[in-house]
Amino acid sequence: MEKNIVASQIKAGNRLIDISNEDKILFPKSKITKGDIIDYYLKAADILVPFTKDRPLTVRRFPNGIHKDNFYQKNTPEYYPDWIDRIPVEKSDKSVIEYLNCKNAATLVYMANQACIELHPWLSQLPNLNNPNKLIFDLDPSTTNFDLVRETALVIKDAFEEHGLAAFAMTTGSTGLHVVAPLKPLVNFDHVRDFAKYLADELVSQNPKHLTTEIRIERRGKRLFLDYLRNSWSATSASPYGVRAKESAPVATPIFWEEVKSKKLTSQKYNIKTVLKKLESDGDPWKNFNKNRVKLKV
DNA sequence: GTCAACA
DNA sequence: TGTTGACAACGCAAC
DNA sequence: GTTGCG
Ligand SMILES: [Mn+2]
Ligand SMILES: [Mn+2]
Repeated sequence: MEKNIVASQIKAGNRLIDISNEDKILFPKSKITKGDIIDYYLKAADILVPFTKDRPLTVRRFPNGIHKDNFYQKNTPEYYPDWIDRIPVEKSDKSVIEYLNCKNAATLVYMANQACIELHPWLSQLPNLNNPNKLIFDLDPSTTNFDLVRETALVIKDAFEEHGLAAFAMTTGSTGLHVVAPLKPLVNFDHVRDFAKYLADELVSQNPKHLTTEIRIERRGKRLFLDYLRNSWSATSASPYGVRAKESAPVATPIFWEEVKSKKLTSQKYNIKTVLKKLESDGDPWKNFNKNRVKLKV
């Protein structure tokens, strides 16, 4: 008797994507399979793809599950299909990285089948790769004190608004939060990063006991790290609606500021089983993200 | 996860 | 035809 | 020039 090895296929957009090993368990404790991740990304594509389209994308792949060897992938292998779009970017040594452009549901599903769990896009977008069109304050706690993260996010929201920036909040699905401001892509990464560092240092000076911009973990102590370095050339950060490689498959989730005020909030509050239901029932907290792009003033 | 090299 | 091994990141800041 | 970091 011949074994049935006919690969299954999934329709994404107007393409049929070959799927392999959909029952392979990638999250052993929570028993989540590669098929579950593919299914999530297919359903999330409409809300997710606008955050990855036309941005160089680094992906993090876990072919043998989240507790086994994994790797970041920047270059897109030659053997990926022609219809997968690439964004060439010159490195400092003049060699070129062919970054993936995750511009449609088919690409997202193809990558999910590659055991790609995490998505880390750039902060800039074609045709302005040199100039970020968002600014991110990445809040990385050194302890489990999430109240400090929430309260600091609210302080940053006020600071952004004092500088004419709109502020949007997101759980990262790991330990912290992001506060994000949409920008017009008018100035380069160094400029935006310098502004972020200036503002971060300002906040640290107002609360030096609990906040820090120290890069060395050892020097942070128990303070909350204000990671302004996300706003650097070629730096990436977790994509909205992207899955994190942690048990239960938490999802980086745009949230309302009212949620940030709640003690019940955690970084991993939403996951692949809950995030799209939340979006459906509560609406899109970042609905106006693209309507609030402003020029950064120093 | 995929491919090239090899038994 | 089946198995094995190689391969899949990099820029910035601190030291 | 190397190491730590995300
Ligand atoms: Mn973070
Ligand atoms: Mn960080």
